[in-house]
Amino acid sequence: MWQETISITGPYDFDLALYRLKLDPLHHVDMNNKSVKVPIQLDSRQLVVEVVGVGSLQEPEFILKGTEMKEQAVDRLVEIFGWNIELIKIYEHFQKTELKSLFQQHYGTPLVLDFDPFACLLKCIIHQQLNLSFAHTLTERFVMTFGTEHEGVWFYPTPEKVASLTVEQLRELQFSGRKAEYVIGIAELVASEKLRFNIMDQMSDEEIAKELTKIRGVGPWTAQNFLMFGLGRQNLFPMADIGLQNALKRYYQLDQKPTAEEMEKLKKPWEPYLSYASLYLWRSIE
DNA sequence: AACCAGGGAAGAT
DNA sequence: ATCTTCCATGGT
Repeated sequence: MWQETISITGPYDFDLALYRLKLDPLHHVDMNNKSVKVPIQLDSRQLVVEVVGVGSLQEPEFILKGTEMKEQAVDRLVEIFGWNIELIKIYEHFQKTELKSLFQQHYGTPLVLDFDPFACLLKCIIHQQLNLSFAHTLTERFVMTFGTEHEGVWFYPTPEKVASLTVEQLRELQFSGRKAEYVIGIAELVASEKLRFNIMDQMSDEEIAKELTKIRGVGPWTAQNFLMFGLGRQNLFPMADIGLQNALKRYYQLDQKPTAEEMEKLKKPWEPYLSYASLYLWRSIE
């Protein structure tokens, strides 16, 4: 058993992060305790680390409790929760833009990654073109049927496991035939190491997106979401996203959803932090 | 009841 | 290359 305390520079609103995590029924969030149990996949080892928020918005502090592989687990958690990102700099950037008030309203909201890249990719595909509540039901059903539980925490099924499934098995969970094919196909690529997440560190967003969109079932939206929530890249703005379009419509009080050209123009000043613009716009309609 | 949903592939032009 | 249709099902 190990324990570690981490202090970072504010602002960082852990309550908001937990509230958001809680929207996914698979996450083990305890609001009273200000804690979440995080499933981490390291070298085919599965471990669970509990993260407890003990600090404040301006002086954030976290206690991490785990059982093994402390160093790697802590590094991974820093990445997942964005504890190495200085949100204050991002605020300063957006104070000079039209999103100024949006960033004040959601002050301290961090970009929290999915707990695992493969899980992120699967989730993106499952969520395509579905309303959020049904999307959550579907992923929950998928994980509870084919995933595994350790220390009371759910892990997504491994690529090998998903690759071994049949379309019929997924259809029973109310996947569409196509979604089932996409999910199984991607799992086969990952299991056979034709798609490798651990070499993506040295690749640009464009290189990764190009690689991913070759895969059946992965279009621009999925690639961008994966870059953002799977790898934590900071400069993505999925224009195909209905939620973002609706959020822009509301924020700018437009009569209709913005066109691609209009969005292209609007987003220019938000670079190189487009992911945060996306994130905060999504929050504005939740 | 009709239309939409935090898209993408396949077919048609 | 760009436009249209289909996918499947829950939510509003």
